[in-house]
Amino acid sequence: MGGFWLDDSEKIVDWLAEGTEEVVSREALALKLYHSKKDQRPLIVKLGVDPTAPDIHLGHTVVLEKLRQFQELGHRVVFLIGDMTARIGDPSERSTARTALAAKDVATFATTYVEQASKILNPARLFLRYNSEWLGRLSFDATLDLLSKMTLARMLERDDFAQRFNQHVPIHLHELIYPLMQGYDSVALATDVELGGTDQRFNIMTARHIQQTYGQPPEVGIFLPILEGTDGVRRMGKSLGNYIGVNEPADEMYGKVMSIPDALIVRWATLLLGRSPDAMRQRLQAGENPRDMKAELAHGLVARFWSSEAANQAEERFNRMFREHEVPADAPLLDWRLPWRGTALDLVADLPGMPSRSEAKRLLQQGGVTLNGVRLGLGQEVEVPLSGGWIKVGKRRHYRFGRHG
RNA sequence: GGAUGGGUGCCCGAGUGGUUAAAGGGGGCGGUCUGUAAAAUCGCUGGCUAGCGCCUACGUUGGUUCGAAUCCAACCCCAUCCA
Repeated sequence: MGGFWLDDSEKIVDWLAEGTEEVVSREALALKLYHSKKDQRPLIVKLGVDPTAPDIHLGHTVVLEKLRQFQELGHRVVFLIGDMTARIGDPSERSTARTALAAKDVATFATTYVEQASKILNPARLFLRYNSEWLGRLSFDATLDLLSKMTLARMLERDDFAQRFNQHVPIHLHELIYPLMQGYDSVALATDVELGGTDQRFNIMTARHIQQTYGQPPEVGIFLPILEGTDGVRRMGKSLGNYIGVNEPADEMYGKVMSIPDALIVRWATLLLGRSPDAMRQRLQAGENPRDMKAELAHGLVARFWSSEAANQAEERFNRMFREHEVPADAPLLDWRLPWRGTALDLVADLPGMPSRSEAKRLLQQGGVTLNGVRLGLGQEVEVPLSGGWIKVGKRRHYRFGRHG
């Protein structure tokens, strides 16, 4: 194998493999890199993107960061927008007709997505493709041909399918086809490298197989670890409500990072900021307060996605709010006509974002509302004087009363 | 096509005529504690009402009944086995 590694390709492969869960395979990658260099032909590096979840969150950035490395090497990074595959949607909601995504919505999605991805990648060197381009044109003949490349037994090897099957959870046929569609995408793009989370293992492996049946060399699969969400248990995901979007305001981002369980600190610092896990663990062992290390992580992330000034400010506000229990200076200002008089219930129920009066009532009954530091009771008559004031609802929600500047 | 078992609140899941806005768990929210978090602990968790209370809700639509998530009918959907 000695002569296999040509010039600096081993170093490059190492660099690309860093932080990944697995590369299938390193040798194939080295070979592709070699030919790419020799023929002056950039590799086509694909990332499948589902156009149903418009917010890029920290979990996605692990993969995007890896793509950036390919960009740096001059390769061709393609976002494959799965506008056709997205139609598969969630089969559990039966009667509701699965409306195809309007072309307009897809376009809006793509714009937002690229805009958010630009926090990491160079947008000028990003290529967008839509799989409806080819899947939408696939004839029934060609579809049958594609279907003939796979067997049911192979499909049921997929853990997700196997589990659902065993637990008698319905699997619809079009879901079964999903990996084939994704594989066909790789064929259509003549993909050299495909990136994905470890959950994409089956799909990417299938894609490799499909490519070969169409006479293409199989793509290299690069699998990245899946980031846990703010709950510290489940993977980060929009539907699980445990995510931090890259576009979230700095304060919000900082606060959410501070809310993660301590056990997650090392992992996040490693995956998101490229810190050395050993060094982090040592510091913890040496008795450093996890709180401070978390603050460092939060600061680092805000600095990365916004700016270090924003990070400083967010940190300052956070400390003022939680450590010193002060009201953040930038709490939303309510332009109510002052003085305001009425019951506490009316006051709370009219705050923005309050879902119902019943909810407001509950908050008051449980002592979750303070006006200028004084806890409010349910039926209490209150007055917000002309000079304004501030109200706190629950742990985090603050509002100010006063005149707009 | 046949047989059987199912479809309950954000999720899982109990409930087989009134005492059920519906046990229990999870999640979420609020209080206490704290390091911001976790853990612990107490409470809340459909809407409207200051409150009495009223309204809406247990796949869909009808029916029986003083009264239905619970009984009946048709329909839709899911799973298992058989074809």
